[in-house]
Amino acid sequence: MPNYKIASEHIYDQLREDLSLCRIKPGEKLHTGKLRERFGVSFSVVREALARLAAQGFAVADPQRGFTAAPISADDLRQITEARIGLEALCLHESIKNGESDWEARVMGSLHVVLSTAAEDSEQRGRISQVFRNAHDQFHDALISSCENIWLLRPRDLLISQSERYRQICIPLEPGFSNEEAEYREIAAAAVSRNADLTVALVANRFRKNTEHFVTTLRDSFADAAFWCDVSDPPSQPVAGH
Amino acid sequence: MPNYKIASEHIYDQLREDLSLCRIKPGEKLHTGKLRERFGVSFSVVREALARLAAQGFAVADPQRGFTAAPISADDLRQITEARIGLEALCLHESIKNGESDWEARVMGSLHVVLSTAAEDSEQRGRISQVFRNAHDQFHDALISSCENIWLLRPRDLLISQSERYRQICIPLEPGFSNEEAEYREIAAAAVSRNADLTVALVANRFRKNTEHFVTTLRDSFADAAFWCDVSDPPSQPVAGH
DNA sequence: GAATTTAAAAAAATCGATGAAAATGGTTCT
DNA sequence: AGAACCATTTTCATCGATTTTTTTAAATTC
Repeated sequence: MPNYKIASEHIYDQLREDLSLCRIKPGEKLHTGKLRERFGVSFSVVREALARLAAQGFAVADPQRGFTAAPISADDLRQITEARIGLEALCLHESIKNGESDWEARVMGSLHVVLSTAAEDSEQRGRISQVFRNAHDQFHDALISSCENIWLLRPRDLLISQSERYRQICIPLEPGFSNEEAEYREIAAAAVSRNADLTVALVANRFRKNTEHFVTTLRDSFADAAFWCDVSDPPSQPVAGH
Repeated sequence: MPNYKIASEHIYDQLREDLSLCRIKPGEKLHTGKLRERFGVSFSVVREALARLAAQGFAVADPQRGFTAAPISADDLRQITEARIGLEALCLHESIKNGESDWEARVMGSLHVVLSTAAEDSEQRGRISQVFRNAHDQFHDALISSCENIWLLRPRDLLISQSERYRQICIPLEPGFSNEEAEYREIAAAAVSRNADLTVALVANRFRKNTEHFVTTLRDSFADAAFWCDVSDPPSQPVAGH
């Protein structure tokens, strides 16, 4: 009977989620002792998980000083976004090239789900509901679902998780969403008609728009209060936007 | 005073190099006890390094059965190459966009070094010398040296290391090189004239050509002898190493 | 009074031991 | 003889203790 999940794996998954969803805040100390206690495991296991987290950029390791949750900055967010757009473009090209009819079905099916799901959270005004988020993610996953190159998919997944950290930080500050139904239709249409360049352009546009919203939200929050974020550069400020 | 290198880090680096250069062959067992002995450290430290290696795709982890050096296959090589071309393209675009005059200087300088270095090994006929390899690598590094996006550079580095495994496997079998001086000049000229698309096309062409050479070399070697390589599909019988 | 040194406490990195799972090899039964 | 079973050996995963390093705080000196 295989498929045992070794303890280290469980802790890695759990911590990665905690970091990705900012339940552990950027810059926060990842205390070996506390974590050992929390998960009821040994030091070695915690260390192993932390080392892998650090390798993926979710944590930073200072030799002899332990681990901390990776800091965040507007600059980092921009880099992540650009890299993410690049990777998504590669996956999209590959997927659109390979996609068969079942792929088209997945795309149109997930499009239907997105369009028929209410975007706004029924309980919190101006907030995007979790079910819509999932539908949204599944739409994008469907688009690249015929890309089989794990060397592209892996960094793509990583970048999505990294972006998620910023989303989780920004959402509580200023929810604001724009649910452009037309955009989803356009993207799906472009993909199914095998117009890879147009698909990429539309998706990239979406990502960039979101990012700029987050960047300004972050900047405003910096101005207001001392925040936990590591702002590596701001003093020299003029982050020549564009 | 600072910059201690923790044991785990040293072992990780060493093992990664061993795997990348195929001093440890694909499919070979990464025996915890032997490694503990070799490096004179404890199990925990070895495990930590192995876990990170597995996360980067240099090793595979079977729960309860330990670690082995990642297998190789023609299919995997093709995926790596396509991903590598994609990443290199992203880095090149970024670098060519950002590059200032010092970047141009680095490109032309490293071009000069490549052109003035003898490609053929003075001791082994038909073999590329190590100094030329270094010059070659530095040329490509110079081209992307103005790309500052670590989220692109990191997966790029990983893919280079992964490609290196295949190079190291194939070189002893059939050295064969083609040193097209003109190609280097073309690439450098395209880059400095800020023609990103042309640069990418030239570089991609180079990568693909190399890869196809390796793929056929691998295939021939499979036909000749039972090799250590895991060929995902063809042989149904386990290639019992020993 | 400020700064440097020294001592105590806390935390991290490593170790070797322990229990559990898988591979091995030999034996028996059909 | 071949297959299946059990005992032995090997190897892995986890643990708690030990060693080493850094941080904190106090005390001494200039």
